[in-house]
Amino acid sequence: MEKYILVKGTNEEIHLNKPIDYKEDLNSTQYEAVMHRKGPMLVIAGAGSGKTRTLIYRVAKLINDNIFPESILLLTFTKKAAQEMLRRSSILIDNRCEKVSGGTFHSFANSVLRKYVHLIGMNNNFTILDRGDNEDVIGIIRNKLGLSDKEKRFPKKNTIQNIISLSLNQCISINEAIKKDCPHFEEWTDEIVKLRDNYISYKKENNLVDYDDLLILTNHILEQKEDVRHKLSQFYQYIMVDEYQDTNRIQAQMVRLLAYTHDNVVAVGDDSQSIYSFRGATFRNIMDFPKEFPGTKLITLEENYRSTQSVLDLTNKIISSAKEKYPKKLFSSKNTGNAPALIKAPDEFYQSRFVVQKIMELNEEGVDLRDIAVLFRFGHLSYDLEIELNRRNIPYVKYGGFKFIETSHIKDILSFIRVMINRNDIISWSRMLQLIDGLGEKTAMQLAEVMKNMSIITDKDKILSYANKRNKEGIKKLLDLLSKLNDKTLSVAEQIRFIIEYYLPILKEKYDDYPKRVKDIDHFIAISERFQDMETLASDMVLEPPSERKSISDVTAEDKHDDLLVLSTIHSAKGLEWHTVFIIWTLEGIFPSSYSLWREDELEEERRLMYVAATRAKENLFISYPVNIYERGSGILLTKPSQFLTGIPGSLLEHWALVDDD
DNA sequence: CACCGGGTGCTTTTT
DNA sequence: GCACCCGGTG
Repeated sequence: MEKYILVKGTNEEIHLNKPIDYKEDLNSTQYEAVMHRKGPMLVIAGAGSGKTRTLIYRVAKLINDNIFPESILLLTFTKKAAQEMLRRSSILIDNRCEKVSGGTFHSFANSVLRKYVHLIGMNNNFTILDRGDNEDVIGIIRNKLGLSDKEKRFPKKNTIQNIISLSLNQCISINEAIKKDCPHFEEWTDEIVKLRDNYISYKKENNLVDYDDLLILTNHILEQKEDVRHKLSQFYQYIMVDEYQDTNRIQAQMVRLLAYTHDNVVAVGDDSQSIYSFRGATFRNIMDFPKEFPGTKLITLEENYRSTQSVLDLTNKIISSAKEKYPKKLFSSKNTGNAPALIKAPDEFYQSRFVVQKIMELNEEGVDLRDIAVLFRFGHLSYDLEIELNRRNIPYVKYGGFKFIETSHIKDILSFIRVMINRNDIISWSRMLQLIDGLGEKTAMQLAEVMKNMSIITDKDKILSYANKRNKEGIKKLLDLLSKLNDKTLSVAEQIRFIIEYYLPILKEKYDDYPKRVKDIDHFIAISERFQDMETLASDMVLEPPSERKSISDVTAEDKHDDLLVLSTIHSAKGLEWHTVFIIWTLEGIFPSSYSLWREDELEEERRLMYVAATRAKENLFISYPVNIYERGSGILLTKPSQFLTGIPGSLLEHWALVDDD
C-alpha cells in the first residue's frame, strides 16, 4: 500500500483496476444516474455534487458492459475537461475509455465538417478564423464599403463582430441584436446588414470558417443530408452533454439532430451556474430539456462533497436571491470549517499585499500553491497582484484573459502555416507580407491576391515585379522560404524550423521585448512537435489554444513539480476546485460589472457568476475589495462593495478590515 | 502614394 | 497594454 500514499487525487484513482463497486462508490442518486441505460435523462447537479464523478462512472459502466467506446459521444465545455474525464475513467476500467468520441461542440463540429463539408459545396481544407482574424476580415470589408471614414461614428469592428455573432447564436435578426446590445447604433442597421452579407460571401470565396460557422454548417449538413444525419445518429448511440446550462440554441439543435434516431441523451448541468449568455447560451435549454425530449428522467444531485458547511451556507445565501431556478439546496458531507471572510482594503495595493501575505502563510502551513486560486471578473484585474507575486517570487499560472495564441508573434508564425494549408487565406498572406520591411497594407493586399494564384517556384519574377526598391530584398527572402517549404517530404518540425529561422530576425527588429517573445516561440515549437500534420496543428491552435500563460519568473518553476498558484477569470475557473479561494475586486461596478447594472437578466448572470466563484472553495474563502477606486471607463469613483455581499449577516460572512502593521 | 512612428483613448467574460 | 488616428517622410 505504501506506494499509493504518494497518489494525489480523487478516490477513484486509488482504485487501480480492482473491480468497481458502484453501490459502494456512489450515493443513491448518483448510482441511479450511472445505471441509467436508454432514453433521455437530465441530471441537475449542484456545485460540487459529484457531477464529474457521475459522468466518469457512467462511461466506465458502459464500457464495462462492452459498449463500443467510439459510439459514446461526450460533449464537454473544454477539451481539457473531456480529456480529464476520460483519463479518470481509464483508471477505473482500462484505456478503452480513451477511444470515446467527443471534445467541445466546436471541435466535434470541426471533425464532422472536415469529412462532409464538400457535400454543401465547400472545400474540406477550410481555415478556421479566430476572433482576431474575424475582426481583420470585417475591418477589410468595412474599408471596402467605405464605412470607416464617415462623419458620424460607425461602430468599431469588434462591436460589429459581436452584433453578427449575437444574432446568429441567439437566432435573432441583426436589427434585434443591435437593439439588444447597443441601441445607440440603430441608425447603422442597414449598413451593418450589408456588411454582414459581404462578410458571408467573403468567407465563402476564401474558404474561411468562423467559430459560429462550425456549428451552423454542421447543423446545416445534418438537416439537409438525411443520409449523413442517419449515419451519425446511428453511430453515436450514447450521447452525453456536460455543462448543458451553457449550451446555446444552435448546440441544443445539434444534440437534437444527432439523437434523432434514439433520443438517447444524458444532459448534465446546473442552471445556477449558467454564465455564458453573452455567447448566446440560454439556460432555457436546461429548463426545456424535458419538453424537447419527452419521457426525460430527472435526477437532482444535492449532496455536496467539496465544500465545508460554512462555505455552503454562504453560497446558498448568495444564490437564494436568484429569480428562476430548479429548486435545490446544497448540504455538505464535510465539517463546518472556517467562516468565509469579507476583507475591506484601502486600495488595490493593500489588497494585493493581503492576498500575497495570506498565500505565504498558508503555504508555510503546508497548503500547496496549486491548491490555492485567486479569482476575478476580468483578466486585467490581476496585473497589480502579478507584480506583487513576481516581487515575492511566487510562481503562478494564469487562465483567461489574453491568450498565447492571440499574441501577435504567434499569429505571425501561424500565418505561414495557414497559407501552406489554404492558399486562399488572404488574411494570412497579408499578415505574412506585412512583416517585410517597407511593405504596408496596400501592397500586401495586392500581392496577396496575386500570390494565392501563382506558383512560388515558376512565377518568381512576376511576383517580384510588384516589389519596389525598399521591399525587394525582403520579398526575395520570403520567396526563398516559401520554396523551401514547398518540399512535401518535410516533417512538421522541419517546416516549423525553417519558418522560425526566417522569422526570428524580423521578431528582433519588430519588438523591443523580444527575449520574452522568443520564449513563447520555444513553447510553440514544443507544442508543435506533438503534431503529425499542419492541418491538425492549425485547427487545434484555434479551437483549443494552450490557454495558460506562465509568468516570466517561472519558466524554471515548471521543473519544480509544477507547484504553481492559480490566477484565473471566473469563467475559466468553471468546474475546478481549490483548498483556498480568493475572490478579489468584489466592487459594485466591477463585480457586478457596470455593463450589467441596467439589465435585470445580466445582473442575474453576474449573481450566478459570484455563486460559481464562491463554490470553487473547499476549505477557505476570502473575498476582498478595495475602496476608492477611480474607474476610467465610466469616470466614476467606485466605493461600494458588491451588492451580492452587502446584505449578508456577519455570521455567514465575517467582516475584516486591513490595518497597517508594518 | 504608401509607410512609419508617435500620441491618444479605451479595456467583459470564451469557443 | 493594445488598437486606432494623424501627420511627417521616403
